[in-house]
Amino acid sequence: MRRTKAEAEETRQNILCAAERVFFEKGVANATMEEVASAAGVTRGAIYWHFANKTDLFLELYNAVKIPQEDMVARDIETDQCEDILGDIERVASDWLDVMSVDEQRQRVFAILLRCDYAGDLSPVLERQQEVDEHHTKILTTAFGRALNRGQMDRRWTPEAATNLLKWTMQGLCSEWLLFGRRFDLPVEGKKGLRQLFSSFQPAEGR
Amino acid sequence: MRRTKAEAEETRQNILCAAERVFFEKGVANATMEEVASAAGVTRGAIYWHFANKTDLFLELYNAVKIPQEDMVARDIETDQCEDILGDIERVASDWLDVMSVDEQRQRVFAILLRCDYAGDLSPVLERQQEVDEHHTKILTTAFGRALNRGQMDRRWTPEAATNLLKWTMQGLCSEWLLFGRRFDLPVEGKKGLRQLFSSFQPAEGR
DNA sequence: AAATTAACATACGAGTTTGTTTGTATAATT
DNA sequence: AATTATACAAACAAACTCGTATGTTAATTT
Repeated sequence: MRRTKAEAEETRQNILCAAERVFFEKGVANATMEEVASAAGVTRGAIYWHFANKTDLFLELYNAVKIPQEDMVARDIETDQCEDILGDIERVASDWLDVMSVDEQRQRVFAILLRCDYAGDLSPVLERQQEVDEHHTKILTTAFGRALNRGQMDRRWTPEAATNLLKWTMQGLCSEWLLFGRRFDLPVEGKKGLRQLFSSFQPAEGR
Repeated sequence: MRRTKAEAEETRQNILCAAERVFFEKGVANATMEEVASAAGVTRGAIYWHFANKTDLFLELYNAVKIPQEDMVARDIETDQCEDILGDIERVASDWLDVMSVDEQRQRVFAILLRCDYAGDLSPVLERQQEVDEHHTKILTTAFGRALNRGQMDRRWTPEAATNLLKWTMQGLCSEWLLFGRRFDLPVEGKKGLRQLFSSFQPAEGR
């Protein structure tokens, strides 16, 4: 049985991949280790060799995708020397929708995170989510603030209000799409909404 | 033991109330019937007398609050003879935030619905949610359409886009508030966002 | 007053799921 | 080449949970 280290890492990845699918289909709480094991083509013994328990498996799954999710959003906006700040923010949001619509792994993990129950063992995951959320909020708020200072934004908006509306829109958009079974075209409908929202951000003379 | 019908109905309500609290704290999947029973001050036998199983208990809990939720939103908007349609929609949304912020039962049920896992037994709940959602969408779309026809709304908006943005905003707003532990003032921050959004809906000459 | 039935409590059996332990074959080490 | 550690599979024991079955008491009916 004892395979090489590369093969062991491969089964580990298989387990993570299978856990992602099973957790997505049955929910974290309702999924059993046996189901994950058979989905990965191994026995529970293999899972317990690589992971301590179901909570640990879920946390590792979360860690595997959380990093790319974070820098994805932060990218591009933080640079200070762009001339069209609002355009950049809208573009990043639109890109996010494009990525989301094709990356099935991200869809599954996001849906799992939306539906999972953070009470008890999984509370650290929620805390981590909140940290990421606060980070994004700060970045967006300062970006909108710069847009306001440079006269690129309608003065009736505040950085906080714009940040909130954008965040809530994206959150609601993704939630409805993922929870309700992706019944509409996420990039098309989402970009329409973003376009309308950002056109209302723009200064009055430009409208 | 055999109590009167009124007392029996009281224990039934106690069970529903306890289930609401336990499901909220531990999640539907992780909650056990024993926990619900002891929280209600009865044994599991009482629960199985009033409800078939955990799924049935959850469905009854859902039915107990779904009706007020539905007519709450539909009210006021459907009447055709109002002069300020956008104002009415915004008012209904604001009222909803007010109700939501003080009604702890609604908060718990909504949070349970957000976090529960609809795969398997609970899929009828999801279907019911979708029906309600579609109904709201229709009402809002026709209302925004009327506002557009009467020149009360900026012509660059479409009824669908406005409906989507409003729905997504409300959904994202409530999700963040409920899932992240109500860390901000829902009516205050929410109404700020709504105000900005609806001010962007209004016709250009009015801005 | 006797019988019945509603509203539970208690006890029981059975099925799951979990975590651990033991076995084992193979790669790595010495 | 012998030993050891690794990467699992298989078996096992324990706990948990569910649904049901049975018991019990008080209200209701006859």
